[in-house]
Amino acid sequence: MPELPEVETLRLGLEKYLVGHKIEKIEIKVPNLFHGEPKNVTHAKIEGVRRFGKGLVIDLSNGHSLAIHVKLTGQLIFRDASTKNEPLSKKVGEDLPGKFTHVIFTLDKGAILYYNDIRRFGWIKVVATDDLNSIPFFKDMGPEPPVAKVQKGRAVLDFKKFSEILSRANVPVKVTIMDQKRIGGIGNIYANDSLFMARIDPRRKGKDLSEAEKKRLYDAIEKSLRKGLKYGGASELNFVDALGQDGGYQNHMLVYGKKGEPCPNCGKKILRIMIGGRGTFFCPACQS
DNA sequence: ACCTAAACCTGGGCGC
DNA sequence: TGCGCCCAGGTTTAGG
Repeated sequence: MPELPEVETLRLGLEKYLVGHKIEKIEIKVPNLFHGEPKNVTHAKIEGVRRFGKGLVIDLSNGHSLAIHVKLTGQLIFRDASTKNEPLSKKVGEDLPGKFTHVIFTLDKGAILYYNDIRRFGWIKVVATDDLNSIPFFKDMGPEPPVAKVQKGRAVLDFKKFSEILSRANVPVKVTIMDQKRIGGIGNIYANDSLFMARIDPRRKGKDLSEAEKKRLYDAIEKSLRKGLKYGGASELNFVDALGQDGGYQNHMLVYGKKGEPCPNCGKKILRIMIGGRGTFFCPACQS
């Protein structure tokens, strides 16, 4: 779902369309997902959009920022004066606003930013721009793979760090690479596909991998994240970009969601097991 | 300190 | 038809 490639795709669109707009009004229909003072956001100008792992930060001219996590089903959709009558997205909220539109930002020049979220797992927090670390999610995030712009002050995951992280991990390697405190940005889709690409059994413990296997996995993670970015993210659930458009990676996934289908490499059936409480797809013949 | 599993929430798919 | 059940997964939290 929204993992690094999806959130970066969203960020690119938001940066393109939001920067320069002023926020004139906020309507909060579901208070539970909005934290902080709305008054610290209104009348401010949007200056930039940053991404940290799967987290987004919209920076404002008044020293405050909107820190946002869309979790599984959150969407941020931009409409301007000429597109404001278009449906929000094919998947959620055909109406304007839709049943799942929980926050509406009215911008200047007739533009609008909608926050939709079917499952309401996501959050929007108003925070001082220089105090992002007051949010544990940002404070505790591990280094992220260098496949898109890594923000100032954030560590980049190079191979040496990656190798050290795996060497300490006494849990299945899939759990380790998905742990945002250890590595930022990888979720279930790209974890499954990266492990398949690297031909590593997701159940193995990180500390048991050889240096050569770790290198294969490091390279595979970069490759699958870049592939996700190239296709504009995966939209098999509710992900859409800043204009409400689907990504394309769901048509290029290697093993994720393919239980019972033939392995793209050897033709044997893809298995599905649970690891760390999450569905895990792999080829029992190719991944050892 | 480290690890596991449940909780959060709701649409969609399945069996009956 | 439609009801009940289970499943999906990013993060947090509670418990071992």
